[in-house]
Amino acid sequence: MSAMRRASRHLFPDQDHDHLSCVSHALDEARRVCRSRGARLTELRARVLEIVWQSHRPLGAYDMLAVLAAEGRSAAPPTVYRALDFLLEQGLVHRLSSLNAYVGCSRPGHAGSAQFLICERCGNAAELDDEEVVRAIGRSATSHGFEISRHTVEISGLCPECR
Amino acid sequence: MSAMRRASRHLFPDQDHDHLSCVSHALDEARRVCRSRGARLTELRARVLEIVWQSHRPLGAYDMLAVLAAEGRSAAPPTVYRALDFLLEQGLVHRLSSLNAYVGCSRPGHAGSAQFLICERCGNAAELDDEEVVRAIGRSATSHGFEISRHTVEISGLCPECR
DNA sequence: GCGAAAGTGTTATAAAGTAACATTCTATGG
DNA sequence: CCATAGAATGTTACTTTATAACACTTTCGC
Repeated sequence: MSAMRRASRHLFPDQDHDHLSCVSHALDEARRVCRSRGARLTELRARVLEIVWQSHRPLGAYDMLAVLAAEGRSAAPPTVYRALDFLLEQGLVHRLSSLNAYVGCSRPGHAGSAQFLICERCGNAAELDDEEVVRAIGRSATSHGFEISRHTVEISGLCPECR
Repeated sequence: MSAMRRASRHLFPDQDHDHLSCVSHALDEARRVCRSRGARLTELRARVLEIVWQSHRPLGAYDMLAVLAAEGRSAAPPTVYRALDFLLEQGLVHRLSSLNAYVGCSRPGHAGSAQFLICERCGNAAELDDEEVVRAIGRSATSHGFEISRHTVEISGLCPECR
């Protein structure tokens, strides 16, 4: 129960968590990952990643664009989409196709697939990598002779705080 | 093995299956469902449903629009989207958000959730309602204090025929 | 420093979906 | 049968999301 509370807090951070440390941790991890791969986390890409991490709510590309524009940067759609493409490739952000929006990856580097819990009330999204879900999906696919290359699992509903 | 072959054939119909009977079965079911609910399956809606069922590949709204236009119907985007909204409400088609495309529901009337296997080579999609997957997702959500309202599960890869 | 490759700027456009209002159809009560 | 209200469709315009194509700039290995 207390363990579950802690797990929940981890997935859906409450309002008064130290979000600045979320962001700086994400950026540190990103730098680490990119360095180790020889990928270039340029200033623009880092800034876009930071913007994605401004909250735990998936953010639309055009919203990011607006932030960049507000900062006085010259910014057009390709600016953001190219940065996002890079971040997606490096596994630093995820795209939620049920929302056409993007969210920071909470475990960059961790291979393995992801599933998402998306709160319909507060908009926060939590990333999972649930073995049991992955196995069930794998078994189901296998039993139909299907070979999985990737999956999209986006679960909408109410987060613990919003219930 | 033979059972599995049969199951596979059911999910991913082979090239030479009797597709006309797929379509007419789908239309019959749709009429039945709508009649039983007092919903009006108008000529346009039926035609859109038929177009969705022209294959087992998810189809874009604008592709359907092109078919309608080619038939000489006056057709603009709302024409198709309204028909699709109706068909979605009645559970006669599904939207695959990873593709922005629509596919006929293979079990209209059956409540319960759906998951999809989507072949990246032939484009066919198969609808599942896998209890084990649903339970695993449910358990995962519950364990994080999350209350599910709906889920999107779209599995991409290779179908048995295309491997 | 030099050249190739990678990254970014810029313009234009494609693709997917919706808002708003006019018109037509259809079932139902008088 | 007819009026009529609600549902369905037609029509125009627009929003949102994403990409193509080409120019320019920066970076990195040599």
